[in-house]
Amino acid sequence: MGKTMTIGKLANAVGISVETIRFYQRQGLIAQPEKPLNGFRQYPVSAIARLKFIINAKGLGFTLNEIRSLENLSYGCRAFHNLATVKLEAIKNEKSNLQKIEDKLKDIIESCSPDCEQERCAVIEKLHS
Amino acid sequence: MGKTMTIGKLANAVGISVETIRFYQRQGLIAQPEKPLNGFRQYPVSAIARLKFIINAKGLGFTLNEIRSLENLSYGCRAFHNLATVKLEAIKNEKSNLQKIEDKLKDIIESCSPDCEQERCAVIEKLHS
DNA sequence: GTTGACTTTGTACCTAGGTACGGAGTCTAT
DNA sequence: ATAGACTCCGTACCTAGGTACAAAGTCAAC
Repeated sequence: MGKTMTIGKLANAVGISVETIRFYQRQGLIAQPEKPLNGFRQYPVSAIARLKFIINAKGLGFTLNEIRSLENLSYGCRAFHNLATVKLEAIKNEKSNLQKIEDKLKDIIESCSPDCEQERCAVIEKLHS
Repeated sequence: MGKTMTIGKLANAVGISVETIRFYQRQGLIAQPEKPLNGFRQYPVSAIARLKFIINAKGLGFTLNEIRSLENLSYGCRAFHNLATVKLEAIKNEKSNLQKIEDKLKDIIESCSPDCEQERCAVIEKLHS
């Protein structure tokens, strides 16, 4: 067998906390190695790649649930391609929602001039209707 | 005194649930009217405007905490203007984060051709590093 | 004078993604 | 052989914004 490491070294190697690794284990995202009777669990080097996959997929906007199903799909390229396409649409959608909010905010900021000194600003009134 | 209504009518009038109104009360976003001994609480018509303000502010991306501080600022126009400007920046920032994710996703989707039939797709390999 | 709709109140639960902690065990260096 | 660092395990807690529910009270209509 190859090199192994304790959970602390693994956490260090990928830049996340021990607690987070344990959390991912509870979520079924990575396997927990067998515990040698009276000893510390030893993680294979491959656990680094697995965690990096999770971290990278998170960076692409995938939720932990989605990542779990990616793993279950045994890394099939086509399946991943499909999920990425769906995710891309979702991201575009979120962006468009933010854009709408941005437009509304800009509109409000512009329509309320800084020298508006009335007790009841028209913009704020508008928000009450 | 003007017209009043029970919580159910109020909820109907603004299109949110009774439970949500009660939740907003617990959060200090709206006042809870006094309870007449042995009776139902009566909400003033002005509660409609107050709830609409909350709903509209939520639509502008403000969190409930921010909305509470808006109310505490006694609806000052300038204060609102400032908060809206800060919020606009935050929204732009979120949008830019989404844009980065979108770019990464597009890159990945393009670089993994649909006829990629190897056991180990290069794109997926990349996600492990 | 009772049925059905509504209200009150408190409390628990939910998602998503972790973080924090305490007590016990274990490993390593000196 | 003992101190300090690390691990194990379970469980509780956190944010944000609600949702769900049960038991008891009240109100309006028939």
